[in-house]
Amino acid sequence: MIRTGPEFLTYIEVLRHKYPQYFIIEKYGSNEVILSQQKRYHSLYCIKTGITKCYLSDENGKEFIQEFLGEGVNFGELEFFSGHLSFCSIKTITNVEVYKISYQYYDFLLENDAVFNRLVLKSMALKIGFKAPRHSFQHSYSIEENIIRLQKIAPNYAKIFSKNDIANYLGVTLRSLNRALLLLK
Amino acid sequence: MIRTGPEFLTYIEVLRHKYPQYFIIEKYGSNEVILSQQKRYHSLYCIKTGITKCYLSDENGKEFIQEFLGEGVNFGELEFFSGHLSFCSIKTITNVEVYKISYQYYDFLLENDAVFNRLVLKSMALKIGFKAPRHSFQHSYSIEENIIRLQKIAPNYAKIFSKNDIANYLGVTLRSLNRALLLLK
DNA sequence: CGCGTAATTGAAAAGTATCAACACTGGTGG
DNA sequence: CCACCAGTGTTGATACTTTTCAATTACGCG
Repeated sequence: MIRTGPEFLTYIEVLRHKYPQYFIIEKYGSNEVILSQQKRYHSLYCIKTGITKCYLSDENGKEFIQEFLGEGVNFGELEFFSGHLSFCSIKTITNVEVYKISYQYYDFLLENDAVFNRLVLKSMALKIGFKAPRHSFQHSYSIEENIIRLQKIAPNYAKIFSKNDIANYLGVTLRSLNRALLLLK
Repeated sequence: MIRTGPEFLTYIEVLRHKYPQYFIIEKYGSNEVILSQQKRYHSLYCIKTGITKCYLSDENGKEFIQEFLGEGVNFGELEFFSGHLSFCSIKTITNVEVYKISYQYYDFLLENDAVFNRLVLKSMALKIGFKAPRHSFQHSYSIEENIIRLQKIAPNYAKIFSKNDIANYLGVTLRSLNRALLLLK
C-alpha cells in the first residue's frame, strides 16, 4: 500500500558521499505540500524518511489519492523527462525528510553513472507496475473486498491514515467507507 | 486517447539502419493477443503501425482497458527493468506491425546509446503522466462528461473502437454507456 | 440464408453519493 | 474547572446512478 524504494535510497546515500553538494536535505512537518500540481519545479526529490501521499485534486477540491509514498521513492522526475508541469501534488502525512537534487545534477548523474541510470529506469517501471493494477482491482471488487485487501497489505493502516485519506485512496466517499466497515464487523 | 510516440519510433528507424539484426518486424491481424498478462517475455516491442489496447482482465474475464496504444509506443519494457511477469495484456485492434527487440539488444542499446536511453526514460515518464489523470478524471465526472471529452480528443473514436471497448475504457458497463449516449442526443 | 457477434432497450436490484445531524477528542482561554 | 471550538469520525434517510439480467434487433460474413 505504501510504496517504497529501498534499493534506490541506498544508492542515493552512496552517491551522497561522492557528491555531497548535490544532495540537499529538506524537512517537513505533517500535512505540508511539497509539490503542487500544474507548477514548474527544478528538482528531483527522494524520500529519506516519512510518508507522503500523491494525489490529484479536481476543481471541487476533492483529492483523488494515487498512492502513498514511503522511503526511497522519488518524485519530480516525470516533469524533468517530459518537460511538462507537475502531474500531481505531494503532501506529507507524517514528518518527512527528503533529498532534493537539482535537475542539473540529476542530468549529470543520469549521463555519468550507469548504475544510477538503471535504478531510475527500474524505479519508473515499478511506479507504473504499482499504479496500474490498483485502479483495475478497485473497480472490479466491492468496497468491502478492497478494505480486506488493505488490511492484509497493511494491518496497521488505520493508525497511519485518516479515514478521509483512506476513502480518497479507495475512490469512495467517507460515508460509503464507514458503511463498508460496519458490514465487515 | 490513443497514445503515440513518434519521437521514439523515428529513432528506432534510425537505429535499425545501424543495427538491422536487432529489430525484427512482426505482423498481426486484428484481435490478436501480443502479450498476455502474468507471463514471461524476453523482448521489447514498439508499435510500427496500427492500434492496440492495453488491458487487465479479472477472473470473470472482464477487461479493464488501461489505454490504447498507437505508433511508436513501446511495451514489454517494464518487465525487463522490474524482472516481474507481464503486468497487462496487449491485444491488437487493427492490423498491427511491431518492432521486436530482444532484451539482450535492448540492454546493449540502453548502455551504449545515450539518446536511446533518454528516449526510453522520456517514454516511461509520458506513460505515467498519461495514465494517472485518466482514472482521476473518470472518477470525478459523469459518464456523459467523459464521453464528451472522448469526442473532443478523438472525434472518430466510434469508428475505431467497439462499444464494448469504449465501455471497458471508461470503466462502466455497456448498458450505462448506451444510456449516457441516449441522454446526450 | 443462417449463424454468431455486436448493439439496443426495459425493468428491477444493488450500490453509492448527498445531505444533515450528532458524538468524540484535544487544545485553548475565561 | 468548565465552556468553547475545530477537526475528525459516525450514522440515518433519501435520491440518484450504475449494474444485472433478460429479451430483442441489427449487422457482417461464410
